[in-house]
Amino acid sequence: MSANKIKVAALSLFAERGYDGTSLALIAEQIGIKKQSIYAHFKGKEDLFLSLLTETFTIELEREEQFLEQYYTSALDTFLKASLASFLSRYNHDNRLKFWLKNTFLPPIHLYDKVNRQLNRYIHDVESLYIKRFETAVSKQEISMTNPQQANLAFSALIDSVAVELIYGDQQRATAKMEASWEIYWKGLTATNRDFERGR
Amino acid sequence: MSANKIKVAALSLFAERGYDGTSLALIAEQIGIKKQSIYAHFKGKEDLFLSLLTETFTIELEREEQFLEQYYTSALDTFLKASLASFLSRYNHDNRLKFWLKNTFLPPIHLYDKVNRQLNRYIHDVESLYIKRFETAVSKQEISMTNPQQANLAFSALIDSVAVELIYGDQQRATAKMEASWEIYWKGLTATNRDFERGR
DNA sequence: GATAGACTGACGACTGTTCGTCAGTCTTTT
DNA sequence: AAAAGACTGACGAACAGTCGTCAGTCTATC
Repeated sequence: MSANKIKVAALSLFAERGYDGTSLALIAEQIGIKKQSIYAHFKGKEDLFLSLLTETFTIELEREEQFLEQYYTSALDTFLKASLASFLSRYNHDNRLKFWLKNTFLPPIHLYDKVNRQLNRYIHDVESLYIKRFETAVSKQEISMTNPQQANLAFSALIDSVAVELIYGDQQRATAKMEASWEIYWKGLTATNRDFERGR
Repeated sequence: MSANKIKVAALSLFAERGYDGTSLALIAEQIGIKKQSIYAHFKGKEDLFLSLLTETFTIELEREEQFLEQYYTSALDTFLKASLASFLSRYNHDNRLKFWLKNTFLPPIHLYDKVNRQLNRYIHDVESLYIKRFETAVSKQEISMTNPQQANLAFSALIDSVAVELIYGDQQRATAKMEASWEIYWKGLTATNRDFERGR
């Protein structure tokens, strides 16, 4: 199926160069067809881009759900650290993450609303997933912090900063920043009963 | 001076639409001239963009230096909170911040190296400034954390996440995230001698 | 104080290129 | 024979950039 080959090439190019920086000719060239042939599979550039975006958010959300299920019985810190590590490793082995990060940051103006609406829905959905885990953490007193919303927001801030650093291209710095932030974050979450948590 | 009017218009358009999404004709239209006239002031699109970028980093670095000087005698938490607040408020009143955030995230491919080199120099310079403040904080025992590098990295992660949220367009969420992260961050920095710090 | 010459910023008209898009045709597979 | 997929050729629109020109303005000379 060459519709798939088009998607793969487009995903990688959009991820690297953004929407405006990627021409259909370049996508076609990448897989050895003519740009006009793309129209046999997609209505146009916009259609190709948006279908990739929708597909990406669907896949990413499913992955998050699966991830949460897999780690649901684990300790909170184990789970969160795994989430961060997964984020970091995915960035290098999967263009999907890079694709949506870059293109939600600077989407083509005429698609701004559509992109933003999909992004916000995704963020909202993922947040609901994580919030649940933080709620059980609060009720089971895994952390001293009593506000699950706050713990979740601050954790998503960790993810954000790793994303920024990854896109800026310094893998080492991304890792260092993640570890530095994580330690302080976790200390902050468990501060009052630190003596119990420290030994984990 | 109309070179300046061009710069102002270009800064705002590049900030909103990125390099590839902004045409010289659009910039010219914005200030009521024809695109050819831009060439009387700049060698071309690339020259205009890069001069804006260089100027922006210079200005931003000077601002950081001035900011640090202004707050050098303040308590660490006062200073850091002011830094975060300044970042948040600048985003809405100054296109410079939006301009460099968006265009370092997804720069035009053919300028990737030049953009990245300038960005990394800026990050490095700002970091050296902040590190100094964290070092005195450690030596004066303002915080319990003994690694100034780590405290600084984690703080810059806070800045990153605010940046992400601002660009995603939700001012309220940016503020909420900042406050949530800040509280946990500060608690993490001061954890062991928390009883002394808490009352501040 | 009038005038000549250099400088400035903006212009219309134009180049070459690339963009997304479409209609029609050939080729391969079933 | 039908259908799908890739092809060729061509399209208007928009792109960055270049040319020669011209109306002002500033400056220096007489």
